[in-house]
Formats: sequence, structure tokens, C-alpha cells
Amino acid sequence: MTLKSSILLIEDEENIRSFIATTLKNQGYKITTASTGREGLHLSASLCPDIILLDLGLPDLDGMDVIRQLRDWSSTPIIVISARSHEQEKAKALDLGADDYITKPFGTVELLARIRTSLRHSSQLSADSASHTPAYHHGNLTLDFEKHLVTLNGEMVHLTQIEFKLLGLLAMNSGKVLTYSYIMEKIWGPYIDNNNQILRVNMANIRRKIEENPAAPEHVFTEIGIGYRMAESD
Amino acid sequence: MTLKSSILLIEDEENIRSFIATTLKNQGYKITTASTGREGLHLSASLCPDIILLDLGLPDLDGMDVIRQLRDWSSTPIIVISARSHEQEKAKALDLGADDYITKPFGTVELLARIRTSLRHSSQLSADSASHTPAYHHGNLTLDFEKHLVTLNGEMVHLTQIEFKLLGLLAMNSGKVLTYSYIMEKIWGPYIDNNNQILRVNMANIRRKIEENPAAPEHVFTEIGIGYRMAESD
DNA sequence: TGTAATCTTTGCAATATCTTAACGCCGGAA
DNA sequence: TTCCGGCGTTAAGATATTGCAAAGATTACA
Repeated sequence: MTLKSSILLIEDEENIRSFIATTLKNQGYKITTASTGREGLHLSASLCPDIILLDLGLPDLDGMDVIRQLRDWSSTPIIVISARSHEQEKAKALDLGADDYITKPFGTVELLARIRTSLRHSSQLSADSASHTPAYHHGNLTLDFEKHLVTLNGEMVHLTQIEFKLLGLLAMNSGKVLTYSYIMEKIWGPYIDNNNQILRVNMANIRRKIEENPAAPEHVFTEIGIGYRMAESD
Repeated sequence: MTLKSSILLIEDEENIRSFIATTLKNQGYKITTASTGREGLHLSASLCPDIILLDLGLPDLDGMDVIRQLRDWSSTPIIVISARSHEQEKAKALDLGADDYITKPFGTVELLARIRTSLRHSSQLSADSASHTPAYHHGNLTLDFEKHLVTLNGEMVHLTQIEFKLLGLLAMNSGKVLTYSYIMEKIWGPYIDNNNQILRVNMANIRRKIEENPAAPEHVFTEIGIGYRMAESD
């Protein structure tokens, strides 16, 4: 990026406009400002900026309309600026085609980060590293995901389907607390009521099978009020 | 950070103003001064300083109003300067969004330390949004937000739900004073009465669990009349 | 269709946590 | 010095959460 990106700022409040303009100029961006929606739309067309910063609270046009009109013909990234008191606008603005959202008050660091992110947005693809875990070991307990097998002191332990799913979920996230609601959704799906009885019963059954003393578990711990945590695999 | 940070000093007393300005210039900071609240607000917008030092006793505007107006649109760190005779102002200023306070008379060492802390704190916000903070470390204490786990000398420490929330809140804002009222609202919600009894009890319980000597804490400090401050993560 | 295994629900006891209240300590002010 | 306000500490009752056994419902399979 040898040439600095150009930015169009559409903002009616004097203080904020000058604050942002100065910040961005100091960073070497080429910046143009507009204080009304109409002016902003006009400048968008004539300048073709690399990115548009848009305050939703404009005097002449509704910010949502500005987004809609821009999106009719342009796909320039739009970062919306809005007051904290209007949080619900966020979803609507994003639905209309805004790319990001920043809430007043904000710091320069945050603003710059949003701009950089939007500018390089296209390049990044999340590379999912699906390195799969073959087994869990802890003390006398072994869990083989592939073979669907659990052993205690070398001897096979029989778990029911749900019990294996549950223990497996915990083992795959060993060391981390999984909340009751997360576990419930993963095992019983999103439509189950949030009554944990069934989870507690299954855990009691699992503990009876894998813990020497279920009252003082060595493998699966309860985090009261939160969920369960399995000892980290070694 | 090759460029030195810029600081805006809003202070009406000539002597103090020149003293601070000289001190900071010698440290290589780029410093601008304002002698009234209005001038300060105006310069904040046009200069975009990295940090603002604000004396609460200004001739034209109430210091609290200055904070309030700045916080409408900016989250630049504000360090409040206050006279010892107005102790109760400090908590109010912090609640309105100031980041730290310093009491007159103060030494240059203390001032510089506060400035460095605030600068570090604001630059961490950017790191947070990109790569989230997984852990807090300080001495023998570790707090892993993702795993919901606290260790002391490598051994797991059991905290209750409220205790973890409270310690986590302080850890995420380590180095910064959090007022009692702020903490109360964050943990117990806005409808709790402003009786800090319950907060004190919880803090005592936490200290019993994580401090070698709860009477001389190493991790969480009391700022009498204001709130608590946790040692900065290293 | 019958049987055994599994899954889910129910009710209660055991335990952990939260909250309130009372008291002691310390440092600053009178 | 004594008084007083703010904070830390402890203990105990109230509340919430969890473990467990056992009964009922469902499923799988011969």
C-alpha cells in the first residue's frame, strides 16, 4: 500500500468531525469531510473514497437512507458511527449493507483498527485447523474418540450413547468450564427446556461408572452455578 | 511507539501548569496546555491528544461537565487532578468516565507513572479487539478468562461465581481504579442499594483465597474512599 | 409383541453460596 | 487523648444449587 487510502467522513457535529479528521490525517490518510447526508452522497460519487465513515444522526437525511442509497450503486466499505444510546440501530445498519459499526465514545486506537480491518477485509480467510484429537488420557481414565471406547484401569467401561457424547464433549474441551446451557444445547439440541435435571442425572451415572468416589471426583468437576469442567488431558 | 505521545493539560493555575508542562516536555512528551475548560474541550477536538490531564477546579466550567462532554464522543484517557480538600470528587469523576486521578500535591514520579499506565491501558484496548486477552498474570497469580480458572503458585484456586466475576472485572482493568459504585453495578446490577457491605465481604473472601497475607495484599489494593485497584498484569 | 436397555421425570436430601448483621481495627480529626 | 468513619472479618440464617435414588416412559430389537 504505497498510496494512502482516501476516506470520506460524513458527520454533522463539528467537534467529532475535527477530532476524526485530525486523527486520520495524522495517520497519513487522505480525508474529505461532509456535514450533511446530501453532501456526503454527492462526494461519494465524485471522489470514490476507499472507505466511508457515516454518522447516523444527520440533520437532513436518515442515516439508514444514506446507506441504502449508497448501496444502490457502490460497494465501498461503510463504517457507521452512532451514539451508544441507539444500540438497536446496529443490526439494521448492518442489514442494509454497512460493514462495521463503532459506538461513541470511541478512542483513536479503536477507530484506526476498524478502518484497517475494513480496508483489508477481503484478503483474510479464516483457516480452520481441524487437527483432530484422537484420544483423551487422565490418570487411570482413557477415552478414544475414534473407537468410541472408554477404559478405566485398562478395563472397558460401558457408557450409553448420551453418556459418551457428554463425556466426549467435556474431554474435547478438557480444562475448560462448559456451561450447563452450552452442554444442554450440544447434547439435547436448542429446543430442550433449560432444566438441567437430566444433565445432572447423566453426570451422576457417568461418575458412578468412572469415578472411584463419586462424591470426590477426580475427572469431572462441578463449577457451581456455571457448569462442568474435565481435568486436562495429559 | 517511535513517536512520543501527545498530552493535553487543562489547568488554570499558572504555576502548576508550567511545572507539569516542563516536567513532561523533559520526558519527551509533546504537550499542549489550556487554561480554561472551553479551551480544553476545543483543543481536545482539534489536537486529538493521546491523553488528557484535567484539573477539576476550573474557573469557567465545572470539571465534571468537561468530563461528561468529552465522554460524549471521545474515550481518550483522562487523568483528573484534584486537591486533597475535595476527596469525594474523585469517585464522581471516575464514575463519569475519568481513567485515573492524582492528588495535589504530587511528585513527578507519580505523575509519570500514571501517564504511562493510562497510555498502556488505552493501547491495550486495540490489542484486545484483535487478539483477545486470554489471561492475567501477576506474581504467583494467574487468571485464565477462557478456561474460567484461577491458579496460585500453579495450584487451582476455587472461586465462587461472584468472586470470579469480581476478580475478573478487576483483572481486566488492572492498573486502573474501579469505584465501588462501578463495581457494584457491574456485578450486582443497577438496582442494588449502594451499600458496599457485600462487596467488602466478597473481597475479604477473595483475599483469603489469593493473598498470602490478606492484611497486606499484593494483588488487589484498596483505594480508601474510592474503590479497588488490581496490580497490572505482566 | 415382549423384554431389556436406555432415557426422562420426580422428589428430596445434602451441600455450597449469598446476604445480612455485628464487631474489631486503624488512621485522621477534634 | 477520645471519637468517628471507613474498611476488614467473622458467623449464622436464608437461599440456591446439586447429587441421587427410584419410578415411569420410551426405544431397540429379536
